[in-house]
Amino acid sequence: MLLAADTTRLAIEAKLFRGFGDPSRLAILSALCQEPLTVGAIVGLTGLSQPNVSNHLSCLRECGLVAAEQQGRFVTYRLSDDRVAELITLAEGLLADIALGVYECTRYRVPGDAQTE
Amino acid sequence: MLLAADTTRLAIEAKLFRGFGDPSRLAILSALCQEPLTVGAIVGLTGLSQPNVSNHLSCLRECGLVAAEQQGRFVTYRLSDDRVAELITLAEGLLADIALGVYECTRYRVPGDAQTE
DNA sequence: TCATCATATCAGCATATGCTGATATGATGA
DNA sequence: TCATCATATCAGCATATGCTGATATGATGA
Repeated sequence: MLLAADTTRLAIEAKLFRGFGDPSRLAILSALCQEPLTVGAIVGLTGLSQPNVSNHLSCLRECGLVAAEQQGRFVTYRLSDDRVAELITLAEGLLADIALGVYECTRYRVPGDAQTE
Repeated sequence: MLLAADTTRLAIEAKLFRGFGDPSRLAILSALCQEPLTVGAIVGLTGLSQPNVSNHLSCLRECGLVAAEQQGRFVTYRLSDDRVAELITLAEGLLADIALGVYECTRYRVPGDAQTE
């Protein structure tokens, strides 16, 4: 059995991964891999609504994945650590090799359809 | 704006991250970082219910994060790629430095409580 | 052949999550 | 001081997700 301490650690680490585990948030993080950006710039790049972007940014900032800096009326966000970009790069490499499997996950699964494998 | 191809790629990659983004699944993956395990062994190690473990394993297998091998009545699961373990290790390192932030995320947020920061 | 065992699957549920439209906040320049 | 602009926050909703208890599946040894 796992110790309680491990359970807590795993819960926190899962939360960290979940920061990356949404298409909108991952789009934001990917954009920030290039350069720091204002909220407006992220809205423009991703095509997400402004409240949606702000919500995700709050979430990402609380989890420590991004950092914010206010500059006048603008707020510029950047990745808080190089390892955030590294995680994305590593996942992309992994994905390249197992892409077929994940792609299958994205298909609609008709119940009774033996399309698996 | 993001191209449609990027949107698809991000959606698939987010799905990959989501495989890690649940405490139960991460506990399973962490256990498999040590050695391949049968479903029963995973149930014993994690304390999760057997149906729950089987469900998560199906999910992880579909996404290509783990591979299964039937041996008699037993099914042994293992990580499908070394990078799965690498991602977990990298995230743990990152977590060590931003732990405070993520920890804050785990607290109950009383509405109106200005506990942030 | 049949009881047993390991695993997979299922329906149903409670809860978490992501989004939208509306609005609040707070900084700026006139 | 006030209109404007960038961003944050909010309520409400539709949907996704994770779990449980029950049951199905399929392999094994007697």
